[in-house]
Amino acid sequence: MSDPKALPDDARTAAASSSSAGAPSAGAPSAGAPLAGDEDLLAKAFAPETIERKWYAFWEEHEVFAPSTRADDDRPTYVLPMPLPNVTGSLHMGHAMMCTLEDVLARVHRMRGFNTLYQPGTDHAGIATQVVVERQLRRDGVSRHDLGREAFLERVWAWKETSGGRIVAQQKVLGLSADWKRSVFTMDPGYARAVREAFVRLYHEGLIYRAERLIYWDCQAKTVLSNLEVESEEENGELFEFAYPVAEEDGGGELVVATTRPETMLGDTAVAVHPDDPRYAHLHGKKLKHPFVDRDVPVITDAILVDPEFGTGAVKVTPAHDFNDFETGRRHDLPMINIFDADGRLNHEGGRFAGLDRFEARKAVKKALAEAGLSRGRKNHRLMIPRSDRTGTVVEPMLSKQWFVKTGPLAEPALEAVRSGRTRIIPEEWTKTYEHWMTNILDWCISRQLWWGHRIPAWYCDNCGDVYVVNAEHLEECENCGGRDLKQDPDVLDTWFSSALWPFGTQGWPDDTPELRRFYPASDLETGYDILFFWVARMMMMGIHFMGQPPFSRILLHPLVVDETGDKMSKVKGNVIDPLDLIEGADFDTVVGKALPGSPPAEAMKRFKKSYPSTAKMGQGFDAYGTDALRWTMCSYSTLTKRIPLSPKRIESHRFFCNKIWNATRFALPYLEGATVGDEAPRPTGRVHRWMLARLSRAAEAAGAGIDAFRFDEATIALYRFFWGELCDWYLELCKPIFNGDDDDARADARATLAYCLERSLRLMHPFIPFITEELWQRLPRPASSPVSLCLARYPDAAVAPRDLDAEGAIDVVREVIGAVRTVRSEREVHPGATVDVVLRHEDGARRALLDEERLAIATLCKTDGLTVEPTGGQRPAGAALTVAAGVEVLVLLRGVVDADKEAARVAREIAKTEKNIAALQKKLSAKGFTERAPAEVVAEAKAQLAATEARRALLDEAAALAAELA
RNA sequence: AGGCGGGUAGCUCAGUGGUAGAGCGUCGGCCUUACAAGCCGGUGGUCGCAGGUUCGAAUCCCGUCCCGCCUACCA
Repeated sequence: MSDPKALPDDARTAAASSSSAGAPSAGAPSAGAPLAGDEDLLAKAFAPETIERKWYAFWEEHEVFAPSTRADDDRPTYVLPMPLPNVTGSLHMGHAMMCTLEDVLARVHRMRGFNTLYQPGTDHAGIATQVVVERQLRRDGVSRHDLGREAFLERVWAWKETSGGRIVAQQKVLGLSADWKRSVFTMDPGYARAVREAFVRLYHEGLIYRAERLIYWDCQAKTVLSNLEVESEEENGELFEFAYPVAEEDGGGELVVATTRPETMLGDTAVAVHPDDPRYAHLHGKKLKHPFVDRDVPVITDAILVDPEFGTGAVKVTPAHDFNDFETGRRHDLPMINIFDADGRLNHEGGRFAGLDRFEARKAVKKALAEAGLSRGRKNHRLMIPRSDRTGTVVEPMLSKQWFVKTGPLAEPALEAVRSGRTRIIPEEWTKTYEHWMTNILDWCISRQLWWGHRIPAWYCDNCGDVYVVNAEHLEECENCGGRDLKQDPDVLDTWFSSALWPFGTQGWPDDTPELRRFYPASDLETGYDILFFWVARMMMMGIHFMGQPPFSRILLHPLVVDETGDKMSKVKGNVIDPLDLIEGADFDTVVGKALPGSPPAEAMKRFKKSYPSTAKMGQGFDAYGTDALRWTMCSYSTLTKRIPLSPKRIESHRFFCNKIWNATRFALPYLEGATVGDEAPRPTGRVHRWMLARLSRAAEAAGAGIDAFRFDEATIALYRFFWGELCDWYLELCKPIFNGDDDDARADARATLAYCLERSLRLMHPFIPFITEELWQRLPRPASSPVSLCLARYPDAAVAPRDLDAEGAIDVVREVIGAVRTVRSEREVHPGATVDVVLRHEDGARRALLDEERLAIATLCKTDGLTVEPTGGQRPAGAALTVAAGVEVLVLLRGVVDADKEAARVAREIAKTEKNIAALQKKLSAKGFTERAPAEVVAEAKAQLAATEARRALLDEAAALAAELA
């Protein structure tokens, strides 16, 4: 292994050599020669000393340990890996998930020697912050506009300073340094320049235009929303019917229409019927009298809009306030009358209703219709109500002049990049969704009537009416008329427009900077699937458009974190959990207070416990699980699913795992005095050590493969089983008698191997649980060439240690034998402290030699008094329990009481199990065509299994006979 | 209405053709010099239902029933 301090100069080389199965691997594979300034870039992007080191100081200062429960033992036990300053934040599990997976990838890439750029801290919290501040202002009776833009932004900043939302979440989950303000890209002047540049270029290319269109309007935030920011939910409503009188000159009578929004009738400019509907054939082209405003409403025919089966078969058409009606209006060249003003009140078009709020207007219109004798009844109706996902208010489709991006030409290459495989979306199912969205994409409304965000770089000349779109912060003079009354467009850009430029906007674009050349395109993007359209698809479009190639080779979409019952977390349901409460611990009153603020505590608690059944047994609150445990848990879920039902119990089990790591290392440390760990694996002669190294190699391989395939669940389970199930449960136990023995060679083997395996295990686990591994690594023997921080050490791959099939096979036999003795002991209720005699018999001399050589291990782990290894066939000792493991006859001599019935029952159970296996194997082997058609190795394996199982069966007969003798 | 997932042990989930796995839970035994937040052992599943392909199906195909999510919506 090379010097971990040294990074390869060319990331591409490293990427190619370590990638498996040709998958575009980790790192930032970028074109061009290595750059002299790389180390500086790295220091800026990923400085370890500002990340972890400060936590060590905290640990040492505060001794965050809990005592053992043993009365005579006051040694410390690791409990809390991540002490943190107390900052309030508004954040949710999705943030923690994203931070964790991003950081795992970044650390792995870094440890594999790639020059990883990792920039957390995009600012999508900006809009939400603004809404909060607006709410505060409204409470104080001040409007945003009274305050002015500058003062308003000051307040937004002040609020973010104290409750940084997502930024704080990242700091806390990752342990980032506190300079988060700089990471809010909205405020970075370089980024702002990039945003303006993109806008200007798109405008001059004809891909941005300004037009009057029907858009979704948020009457509370007083801004336009893109259709992605609108969420529809089914709610109860009514279908209200009323009659339009037919004009006298057209024969009189009436035409009944149905509507869920009666107030919009003030904007009606037609009533449509189906051309083939005989009921209304006589009314085609006739005029209706509008009851409240001075306007005739024509009857038109339209086969697209009208479903004759629904309602009355006649549809009122309000082109300015309904998307279908808008299209109908364009088809029939109808006038479009906007009846609302910006806060949802009726404007002058509302006639006598002008000034009324839209919901009051609904009542008033209904009442007025009833008074006019035009009301024709109502019925209950389920309908989808579109609400703003920012403010929750019902959004109003409105006619408005806005800026749009023409998406068709941008979407095509973005689609092609995924189709051709240049960019892979993982899990692959999302590719279809991406395709579907990209092929049906609508033009994107990018202007917002907010103040937080990048302002639109467009200026209007009041004098001559010219429009200037240029990349400038200010524009004073009109080039056309020399007028000095230029006014900048008051709107800002959709946050997602700014965000779409992130892969290159953060790297100094449009300048040709070293960073840009180095880090565009990036290798991986990690994010939740819920922003595939918001952000990912748009980064793809903009990246390809401006940089000529897609911004990422892999797009990894992680699942949504939901509650224990599988429901989406939402404030309405009261099942939101703040990840900090899991990290630092919190009583349920606090947790519930955040989940459902402002509702009765008892009610909120009831709902919370329903969403998290496992908390019923948890006492007063969540323990402090620590960041490491939370991170490991996040990674332990499969990335192939769509939902992660968050289970606090599972986090708890991983806290125990962290504790195990701590204790195992604590146990080992005294034995490792004077041990050296090199860049190469040690070469012990002892079998158990060779076995351990081989298992380490397998764990490293599984971890690497899991990470490469974005299967962190497979990586973590492999490491969990290796460390706990093999290293702790077997290897440490096997080392104990060696350390306490007097064989110096064996001791040296054990010391070198244990030191090496621990050091490499910490490296393997570090990306997932950086804090505890770093802490312990600093105390363990490690290579002289080690960097200052574990996150700079080289990530082990399968070559970390030699494979040794002989040792693995042999230790498997030993483990099986030990297991068999333990089972007998346990079932015969032999006290764990008591010793027993054990006789192991096998016909094969080599097998006997193995058992003999490992007698120390067997004797220690089985608590034997005397261990005899002998050939089969001789007289068996009386009063022994016979069992079989790995073909070895295992005789456990039980002095004293022997319960014949229990022994007979145990043997009978074994026999039943074995016979079931034999039957299954025989059935398989005798099945028609199996031996002819199945692959030879499958057949051979089945035959071997059958032979082994039948041998076992024969021995169990003898065991039954022995048991019978006892009676 | 369309699209996409999911239904495997009491619970939460792995497992894409070769005798069903993990964690938690549960039961029994243990404070054995790192760890009782631990150790040792046991228990537990006709893989939603019904067909088909195959020597062989949790796994592939067809149908069907539930449960989620997304998209579009009837004025």
